[in-house]
Amino acid sequence: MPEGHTLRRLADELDAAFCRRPARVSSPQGRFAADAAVLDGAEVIGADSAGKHLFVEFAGDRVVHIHLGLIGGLVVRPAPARPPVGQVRLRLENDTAWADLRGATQCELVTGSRRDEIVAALGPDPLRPDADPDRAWRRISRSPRPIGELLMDQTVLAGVGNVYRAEVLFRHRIDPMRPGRTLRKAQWTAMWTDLVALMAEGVRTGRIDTVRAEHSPEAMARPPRVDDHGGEVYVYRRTGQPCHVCGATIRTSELAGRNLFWCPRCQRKFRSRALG
DNA sequence: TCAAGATGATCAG
DNA sequence: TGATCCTCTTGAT
Repeated sequence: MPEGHTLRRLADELDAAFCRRPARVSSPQGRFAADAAVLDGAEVIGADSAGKHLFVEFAGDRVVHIHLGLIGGLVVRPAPARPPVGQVRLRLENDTAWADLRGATQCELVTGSRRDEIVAALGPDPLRPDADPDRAWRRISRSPRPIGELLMDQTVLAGVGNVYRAEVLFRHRIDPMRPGRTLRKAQWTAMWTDLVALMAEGVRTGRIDTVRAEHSPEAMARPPRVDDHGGEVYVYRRTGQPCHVCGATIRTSELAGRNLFWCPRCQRKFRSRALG
């Protein structure tokens, strides 16, 4: 379930469970075994996230760089540890906690400077207080690419995934196919401000809820949703269902290889004046 | 029991 | 643009 808020929560959990203490490090599956052996017994300096990247720093300028990809998962649990089940790429363990990593696209041992390079290549992360939204705006305002694609580009904006992309575009009634360069600065500022609040709420609750209070009675009247993202949303994976706001049928299509969801009435197709 | 699909990203062509 | 990697859940058979 990896969008930026998930990674931030995991970083906080790892930090609370392992920070400033030595950890036993292993790779039951074997694919991280050599690096795990090097780290085994080292002190954990701390854990942090940037966009969808997770970093666990160990003493001696050693950082485990993790990217969960589409299907990866990381769980942090109180001791005692269970025997590993399935393909556990990385296990961290101390006297009070243990953590298992599975299915990650990336799990590699890097240096602090390499971590800094990875972070520097990312766009601003709405979850970081020092993030500069103007950096993203400079890319968006010059790009002919659809805004729905730009929001998912991690070098433009870090941490936003398919759910937040679909939801923030709906909340601002923006056509996902609208070229970035046709957006007004005020629209971008409003979207950024919204993402900052929505994602912070996601960190707090561990789920993605985007439906505004004035629309929630109707939304809540339906049976509870059990989608993986666990929250109440306007359009994400609601294909064929009525829009909470206007009642039109939510639609889906593919954009840059990913599923895109939108309301054809609330998010009317953008037509450039120049093209008539 | 098995296939399909999923909140991601990279690489070859 | 399509293929590929990785794991788990869901739904069809």
